[in-house]
Amino acid sequence: MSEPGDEVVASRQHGKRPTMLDVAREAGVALRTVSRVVNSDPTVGRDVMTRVQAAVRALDYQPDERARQLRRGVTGLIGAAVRNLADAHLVLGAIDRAAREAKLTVLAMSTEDEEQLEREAVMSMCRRRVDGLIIEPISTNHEYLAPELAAGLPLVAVDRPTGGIATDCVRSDNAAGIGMAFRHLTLHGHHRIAYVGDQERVFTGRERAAAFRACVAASGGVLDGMVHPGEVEPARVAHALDQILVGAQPATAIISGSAETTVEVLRSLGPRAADIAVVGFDDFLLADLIRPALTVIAQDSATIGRTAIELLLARTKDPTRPLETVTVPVELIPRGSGELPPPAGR
Amino acid sequence: MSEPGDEVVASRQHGKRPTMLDVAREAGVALRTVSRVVNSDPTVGRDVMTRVQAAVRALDYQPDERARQLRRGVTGLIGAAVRNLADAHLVLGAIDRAAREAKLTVLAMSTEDEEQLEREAVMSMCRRRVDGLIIEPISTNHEYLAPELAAGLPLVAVDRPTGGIATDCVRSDNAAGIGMAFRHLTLHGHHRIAYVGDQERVFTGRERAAAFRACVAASGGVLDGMVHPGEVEPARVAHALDQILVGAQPATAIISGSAETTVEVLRSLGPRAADIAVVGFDDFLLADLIRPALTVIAQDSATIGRTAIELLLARTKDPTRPLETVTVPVELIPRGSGELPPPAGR
DNA sequence: ATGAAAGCGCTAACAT
DNA sequence: ATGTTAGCGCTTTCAT
Repeated sequence: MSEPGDEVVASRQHGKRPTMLDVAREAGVALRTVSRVVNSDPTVGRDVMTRVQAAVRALDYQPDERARQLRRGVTGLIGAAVRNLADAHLVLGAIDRAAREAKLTVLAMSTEDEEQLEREAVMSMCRRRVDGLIIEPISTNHEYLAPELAAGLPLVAVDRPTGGIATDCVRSDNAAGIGMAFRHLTLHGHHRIAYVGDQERVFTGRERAAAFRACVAASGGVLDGMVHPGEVEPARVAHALDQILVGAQPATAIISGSAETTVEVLRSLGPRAADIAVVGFDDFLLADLIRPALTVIAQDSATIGRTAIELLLARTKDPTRPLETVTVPVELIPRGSGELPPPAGR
Repeated sequence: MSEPGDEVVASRQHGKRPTMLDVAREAGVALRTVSRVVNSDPTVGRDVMTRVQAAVRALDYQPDERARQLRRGVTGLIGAAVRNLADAHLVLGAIDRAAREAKLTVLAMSTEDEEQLEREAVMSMCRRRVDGLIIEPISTNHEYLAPELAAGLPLVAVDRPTGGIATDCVRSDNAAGIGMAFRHLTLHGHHRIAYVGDQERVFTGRERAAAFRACVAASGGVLDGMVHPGEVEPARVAHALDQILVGAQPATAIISGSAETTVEVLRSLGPRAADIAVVGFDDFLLADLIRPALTVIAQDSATIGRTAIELLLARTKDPTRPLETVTVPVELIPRGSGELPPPAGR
């Protein structure tokens, strides 16, 4: 009536997954022993171990991570609240790779650039008790995270700083990047350089516009009508270009403040792109296929992602260590568009 | 010595998070009552509810999802094993959006096109007891998932079918897409059309190459030296283009079998891209900025992602429903490169 | 309308 | 080297 194989079959049916207790019964040992085998505890006898492993395979047993985590207190999950999952999000890729090396899984949630969604995503991750949180801040006020911080949650801001709370942070050297672009264009003979970028409401937009203004001021150039932060909207960008290119003293070069802006600028310029120098902040896929190929200030996404994980691990190991902001260098990649000379006579 | 506020402070320190029991004590009610309030049970008295909510806020209590999930049996997590997190992964974005609408969180893990990583990612998600799994198959054999399937795991394959197990599936109409590209080029006067694509080891590569051969055969055209599946390597693609474009009867048009291939083809063609018609399978960002702008067969990523979630939810609701494979239509977007005529005299 | 007790599946002390 | 007993923090019967 009750042959050895019966239980196996029974456990396989019903959509019921076997528990450690099922395995213990199957192998004729105590539950604790199964736990030992599953966790590779060396103090298990060879034959018992073999029996347990056989039972594990016979039942297709897979330990329930939820229970382990509840008991152990850690989840092995790193939360990542990023602007977008669909875009080419190189930083996320780097975070994922670095996390995998540290035996951690990344739970990435999209904030879609909405403060409300950021908050929901972040709190939902906290309720899942992620071991750490990487956040590409959208909100300007992150005081809602203060209790989590106090409870010991390691938190790293990426690309922008958080507001209202002090955290570790990794970001690109925006000012240096704008400076490199400006000098590059200057060296190629440009004296009237314009800036089109993101809205200054966003931290990076603010910082890059400020850096641009500083460059112009330092070089004794003209600012008037040359700085155009704002929404990344075709109409707004087209209008900005009008202002820049029309008139007695049109700009001969453009620095664009973000990848999204660059794309709009290029679309809006159309054929005129052949006659005006452009340097874009942020590299993107296929920037080399455009004609002229696009000169960019490239952010080091791989380093940013890896550093984010490193900061997270460092804080996990030592919660009392001083806060750190890592500024990652950027690189100018000349491809053609930034080396166009100004039209003769300017 | 022991004033009302003391406990609050005590709970806030130490990096210890308050539990439901702490809240219960703070509010002077039973743990069960806190649970009711947290879960919006309507049978709670108004004043008790207020007291509990006050305690929740005072302690910054956040329920531990791990414990809830362990008890309730569901995680609210959908696993997604996709090729890459960093690339522009529009399907993942669509999955994320559809999941959010269904109050589900997506746990995305990258397979990096490696069978081993796919398996590890998938099994790790199963151990986390995801409520369902979406998989962009890399492996050709997914029998390792049979026990999970038997245990009732809803599983949907995206872009490609699984091997060795029967699952629901969403994929693009590859054959129709290749057909559209072929007819489009034919209508624009091309008689010698070549195909460069992914290796046939990959399902989509196989299917698209096969569809291309069928098109040529049906049109009575020449196959010889015209079909070039293989690695997406600069050298391999360049070699394929040599074969296609050199000789007495060079091709006048190219269909490329994937976005990655298209990029390599365009890079390799360089200026020659102005003189040869190209239709690429799969759209990509900025395909409109290239000159000539790229004509593509665009996959409907939004529909694919949404359908994946729909199939998952349908199977969750009714585990016995018949398996379904949804084939999503593709669309030809003419932008210029696919409308180039053959050189005069061919 | 509220509470006491059991238990989800596991690991961690503590035996033996 | 193996087993027994407590919980982890919550939801769920089942009282009251």
